[in-house]
Amino acid sequence: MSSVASSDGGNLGTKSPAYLRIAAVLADRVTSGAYPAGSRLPSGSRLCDEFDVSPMTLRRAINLLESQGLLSGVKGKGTYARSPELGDSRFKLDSLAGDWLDESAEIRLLAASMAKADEKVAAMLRVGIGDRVVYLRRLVSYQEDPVMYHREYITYDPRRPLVESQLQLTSLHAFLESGTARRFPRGELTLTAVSLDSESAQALMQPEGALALRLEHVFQERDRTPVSWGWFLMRAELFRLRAHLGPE
Amino acid sequence: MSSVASSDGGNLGTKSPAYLRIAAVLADRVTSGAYPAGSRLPSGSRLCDEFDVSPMTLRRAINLLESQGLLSGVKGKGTYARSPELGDSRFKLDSLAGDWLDESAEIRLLAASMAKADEKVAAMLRVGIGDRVVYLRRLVSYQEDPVMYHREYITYDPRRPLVESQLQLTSLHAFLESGTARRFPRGELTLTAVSLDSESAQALMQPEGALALRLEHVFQERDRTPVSWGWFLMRAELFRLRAHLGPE
DNA sequence: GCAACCCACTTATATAGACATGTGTTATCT
DNA sequence: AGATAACACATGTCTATATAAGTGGGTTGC
Repeated sequence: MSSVASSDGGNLGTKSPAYLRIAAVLADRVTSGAYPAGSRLPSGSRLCDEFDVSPMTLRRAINLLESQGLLSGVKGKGTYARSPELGDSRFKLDSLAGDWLDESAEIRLLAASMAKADEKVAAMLRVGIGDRVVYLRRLVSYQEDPVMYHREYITYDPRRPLVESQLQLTSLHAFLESGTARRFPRGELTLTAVSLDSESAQALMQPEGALALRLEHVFQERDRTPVSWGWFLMRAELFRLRAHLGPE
Repeated sequence: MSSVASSDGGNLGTKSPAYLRIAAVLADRVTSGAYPAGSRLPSGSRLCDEFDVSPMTLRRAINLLESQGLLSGVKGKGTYARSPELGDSRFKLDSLAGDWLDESAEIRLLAASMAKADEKVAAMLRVGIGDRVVYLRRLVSYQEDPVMYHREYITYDPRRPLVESQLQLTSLHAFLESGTARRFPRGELTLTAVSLDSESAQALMQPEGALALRLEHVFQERDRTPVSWGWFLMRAELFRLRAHLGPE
């Protein structure tokens, strides 16, 4: 009763498409408790009547809210309200130096060599132990200031001389945009908190044991065979992750 | 030319809806370079002809890929292929102890008191400096094992005795599902790497200075006025974040 | 009692067209 | 030449209807 007052935090009032308007209204009903979490919403046809739109338009609104985790439909039964959990949050990596890292960041190649895959490398790249792999170490600097230290193992394929093209990458943008090779990026990322070993600490000009974020990556071919395994050690105070909970 | 071979990593071959089939084909063309990043796709009507579907079905496929960052449409001009960047990745918080934290996690209230807002608290909760706020400290244990230490400041509103209901929360599930109050969760999350101060270290039974992830949260009312500010200190070795790059 | 069947209602997918709106080119008028 | 109008074509929204497919209740027939 009483103070519902439409709210309308963003200005979806007048000129936005119907499916967004409806999605906003439904989201509001879920978050306000008008449709309590776990309860069944009115059926599609009833909502069509209420909002005076065609089924497809309502469907679009519902699909949108389903993708946001606010609703969940069960065919033949109904559409149910859901309360998103903390674990649903998706974090976005955020550089304190502006919009992730822009073009002014520079990559310097510290070392490039051939190495024999040890047990760990062999497992990650799915090659045999002792097989030859390329081992790279890079330093990413932001404004003359080292911010990330990068180690990477790449499968060695004499037919595809990917090393040369990669060694010349000095723009971070080009590097990040293209994954590790010139191909389309596909891979898995894992992020943890670590403290710097002496080698990385020295490269980053930090005291040994300093805090860092470790962004481990496995880049893959289109058929998902791994091509590259490595990790960035990022000075912890320069990076954070952000997410928000709830609608918009 | 030659070895395109359809691939079809997931089995979208036979029985999946048309819009998914088409989305998969288009995603494949973008990632394989058949539609190079930045280039314009054939127009909607042409693609409708090719796939022999109606405009709405094609639209659904395109909307899906737009939401995945693989395409981007410009009204009146065309639809363009995009190469997702590393910065686009969305990380999901991942507990090493299974599926985020399940019901067996327990919350123990260590301390609850009234406090006067200092400068920082006042700014985060948008109250005046010196205003009364509730100060809570909690310990989350997983299997008799302390894993997260939680500090939280809550705006004090005598009309709404939210404290009592919160103090009784012992199931982590109930806690995380409901944000901090009984209401629908809305808020902002920030995650950084820190090292434990002596108080938190003692609570977590870790050495002082041990690695931790700091999950800071601001929970808000539906009108976005802040209700609660606080942070979890999570033992670093027990949590990580994961993301993947590229389609599915 | 119980299985089989039917029917009403649900979500979900797809269609074929209409319309709105933005962009860029081409032709026309001054 | 330069502004303007007309046009073709693009994306994007919406409708009204059709159909598929899953759920659950009720009836019928044995």
